[in-house]
Amino acid sequence: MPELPEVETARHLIADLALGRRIVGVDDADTFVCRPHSPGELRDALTGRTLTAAHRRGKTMWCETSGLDDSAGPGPRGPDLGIHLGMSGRIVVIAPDGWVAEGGDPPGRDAQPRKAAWDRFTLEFADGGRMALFDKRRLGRIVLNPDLDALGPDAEEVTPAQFRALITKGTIAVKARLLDQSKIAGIGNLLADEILWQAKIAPATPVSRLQRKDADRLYRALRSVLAAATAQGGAHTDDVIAARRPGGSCPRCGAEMVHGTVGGRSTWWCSREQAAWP
DNA sequence: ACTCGTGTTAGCTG
DNA sequence: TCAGCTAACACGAG
Repeated sequence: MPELPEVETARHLIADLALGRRIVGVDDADTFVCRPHSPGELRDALTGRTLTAAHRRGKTMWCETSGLDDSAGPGPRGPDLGIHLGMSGRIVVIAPDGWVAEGGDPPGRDAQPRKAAWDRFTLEFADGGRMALFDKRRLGRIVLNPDLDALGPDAEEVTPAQFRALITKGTIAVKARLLDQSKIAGIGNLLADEILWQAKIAPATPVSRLQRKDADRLYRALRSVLAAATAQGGAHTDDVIAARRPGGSCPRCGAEMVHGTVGGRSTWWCSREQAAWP
């Protein structure tokens, strides 16, 4: 289930395979995934255009779209198409010859054939291919002109000074702050556990307790965890993830991993190295 | 039958 | 108004 690295994989898939193909049909009938748009609204806004670029900030993607008639040079551009994969979303791009490429939610985990009923939003291209948001739980979202101002800087681009300022204000638990997309965009529940484990910081530590050296250690952990996850195409391969189970032990010191709820989310941490607040 | 969840967000409280 | 918390959303998996 997608966090920043998986979303980047999906964005790259769109950029490689879906741009420049004329949209001739849109299935926007799922009113929950496409809220607050009404059925047909996305179809009317997108039919006749092409996707011209694919961008990402944190876990939000958006595609620029062309004008309706660019035959005499670029006309007025169309709306941006916002795409969020939610908890279980995956981007599927189908070539004219039927070849299927997928990115986002790792397909191996549920090992089920793609059910057409779980295609929640589909663009049909003039070449006979398609692009779809495949999403079992329907927590993904399609929206025109997404509000990017609601997001903080992307986790891969935030600077150390920005990070210190954004992370330490207030008194909330540090894990909850890492998950706050309006402060730093892209960190999900698994990455947050991995980052805190690498930095040896207890997830429930109030951010007001973090000294500068703690914030800097957290920043270095963020960078290294993101680099590793991106290189491997996803967060699910990180060290501490395998230890996220009853009876799991810390891959570094061997102590028992503890489970609890922090910031309303399921959380695992090392009972020895992440026991006390700084 | 029942609980949980790799995400977001409306609505409440102080 | 802001920071922080909780429930709700939807539905498959264990």
